[in-house]
Amino acid sequence: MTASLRSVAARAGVSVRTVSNVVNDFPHVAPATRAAVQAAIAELGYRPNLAARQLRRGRTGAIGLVVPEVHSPYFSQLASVIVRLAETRGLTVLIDQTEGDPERERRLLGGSTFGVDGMIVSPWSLDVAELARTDTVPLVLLGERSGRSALDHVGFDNVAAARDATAHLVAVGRQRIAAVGTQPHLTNDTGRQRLEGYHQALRAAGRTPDPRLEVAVRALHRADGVVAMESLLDRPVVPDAVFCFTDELALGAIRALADRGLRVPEDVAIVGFDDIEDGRFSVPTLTTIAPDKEQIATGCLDTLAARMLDPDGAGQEVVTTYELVVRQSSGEHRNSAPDQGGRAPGTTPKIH
Amino acid sequence: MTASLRSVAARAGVSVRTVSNVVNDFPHVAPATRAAVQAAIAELGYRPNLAARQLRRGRTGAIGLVVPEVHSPYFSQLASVIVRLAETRGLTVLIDQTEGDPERERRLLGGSTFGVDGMIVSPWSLDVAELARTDTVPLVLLGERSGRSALDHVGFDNVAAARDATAHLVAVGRQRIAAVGTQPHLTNDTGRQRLEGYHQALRAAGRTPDPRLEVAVRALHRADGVVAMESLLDRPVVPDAVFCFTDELALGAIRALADRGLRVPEDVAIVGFDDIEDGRFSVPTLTTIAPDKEQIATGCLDTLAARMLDPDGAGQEVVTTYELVVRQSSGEHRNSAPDQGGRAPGTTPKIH
DNA sequence: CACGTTGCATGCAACGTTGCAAGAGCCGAG
DNA sequence: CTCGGCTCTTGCAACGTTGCATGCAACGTG
Repeated sequence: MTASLRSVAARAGVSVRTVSNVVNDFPHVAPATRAAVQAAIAELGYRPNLAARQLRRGRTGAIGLVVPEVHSPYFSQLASVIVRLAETRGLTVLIDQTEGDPERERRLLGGSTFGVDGMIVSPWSLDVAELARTDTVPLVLLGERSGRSALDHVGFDNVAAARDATAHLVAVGRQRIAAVGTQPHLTNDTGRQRLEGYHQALRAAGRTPDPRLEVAVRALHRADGVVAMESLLDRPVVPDAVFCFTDELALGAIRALADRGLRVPEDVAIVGFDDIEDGRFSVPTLTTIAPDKEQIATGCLDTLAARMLDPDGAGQEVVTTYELVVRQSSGEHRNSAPDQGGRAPGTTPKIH
Repeated sequence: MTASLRSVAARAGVSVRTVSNVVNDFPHVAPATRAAVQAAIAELGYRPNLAARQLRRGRTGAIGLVVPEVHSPYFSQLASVIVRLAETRGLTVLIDQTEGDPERERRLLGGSTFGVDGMIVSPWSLDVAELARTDTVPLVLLGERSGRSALDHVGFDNVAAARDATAHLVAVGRQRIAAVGTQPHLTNDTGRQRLEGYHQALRAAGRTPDPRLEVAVRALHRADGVVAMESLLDRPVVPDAVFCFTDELALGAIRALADRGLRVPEDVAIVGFDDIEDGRFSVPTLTTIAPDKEQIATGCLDTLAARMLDPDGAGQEVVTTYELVVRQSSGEHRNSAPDQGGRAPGTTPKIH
């Protein structure tokens, strides 16, 4: 049987209420009483029952983080930051994954989720309209901003970021720049926005987007990048650069190029998106768009905190920054030594 | 104000208890009553209050998964499997990370964790003795098995796996096989066990372990692998193979070798440990020890379920299997074409 | 000395739910 | 017609905690 306030109170010879005061650091407790209660707590191994506390207080002290997949590097790295920052605010983060299953996504949100005071949600297959309808705990949306909605949202400008990535490939002299990562089968808008940025950059360079250089994928993993790259290499027009909508796709593309004996960046330059840890150490290291994960995490937590205080306030829009990080996979030297752009032996890779 | 059983009952003109019966699918409810109650539930948007339910039932339906780091590929991939399998058993998984902080680890375990019925814990800085002392919810240990304890444990034979990995490098003809990944500053036994397996394999091959080929690391990430590999390359005795205690270390080592213009596997063969997704697509693809993650997840959930039914039963020991997966990084051809052991163009990498 | 103030401790009730046990109405068997 | 057993429904109490209000004593001040 686990110890309760009652048993501790009996043990210490005080009232239940006094024990509660000690546990909650209520100021007006005599030192002697406090010591006695603490002794009793230690002896009985008392732990507050969080269910009861939540029931009484109406709050949990926990927030949910709902992502499509826990094992995706981008999300797990972001989750890690959120958990760390939330802790400094006295919040516990409960992570859950939807695996892109709309039903599961719906259940996690609308249904009786585990008791949390609020949620940070990276929607996948659910559209914003449906999300807005679920009147449950305070919600902060994470990811692409598709259309106006009353919901709070934290994210960066996908179109601009994709434009910068593509413009970089133009700047280093690439002629046939492919795009990998659209997902026409999803309501999710991320792919469309990145494609739009890609188009804008091409037009800004006076070029006409070529649909034969745009490849759709089923998911955004390495395996999908391999498939997409192989499909590109089998087409009549072979690209000399590929903008991949995620780093994972990019790493898959690099793998596929290695299989064909093609060199990165000499034969094909690659740019990814997300700045996952892997890309900083891959061979070659990966040029990518690096969203500011700390900023995203902070934005989510701030916005969620504000929303919890004022549930009926207007929807807030937080735009975070990003950065183009140029590494080996898009180096400018087209005919340099096989060793990643002629870097001197012994130098460590530049890590941002 | 959120709807409660009471408000639904008032709305439907029945008792609170009857509403509860409907919500819990109690069999003896007249169809008409059930329909009326369900209508009221829908109108009011009633959702069960989980805190109250937990308080009353004494159970949560949730289990905790405590890992050192959420963003580590091995743990995030394992977590993903556990979450998926737990769901089929009607359990929610709450993931939390300790970041190797003993204090945080202690607090998550002993302290008032979020209400869970049991926990799967991958200990890092806490030794088993301390874990055994914390008398809280049912616990299943994950990872290396160090010494007997009353606690349930799921894991594989680290010594044997490390022996197999090293024996493989011997078999492909490597002479100076280094080991990267000991962590003398941790109480954690994993590093010691893998080193032991490494030693066993060397001795079985009639060789004497050379301390100059053993490198300690601070953590087990890619960056640590880079540092370790560079340190190895600066020593008088340069290895022609490296057994890294994690895939992340191995990927860091490969990166460092690329910086020096050394080829993998021609100049140095690499074997990792964990079979993370990254290693299946890296350039070159990574030979590794692949623990059966499904088996580990199932083992944890089964053992935990048993422990929750019988809190005082004897500690159980589940040993899972693993597999040596040979990929490009330890290919046998020492002088083949620069392109990963001369694989034919167009073939996809072999993915296990 | 009377009074208000402060420090400390307490009792009561309620959060929303479910276990228990029993009540109400109905049916068919004896 | 009576009675036992069935289906359906209900009231009561309790899970462990905290908000509120209040009681009690000791203190300083006028």
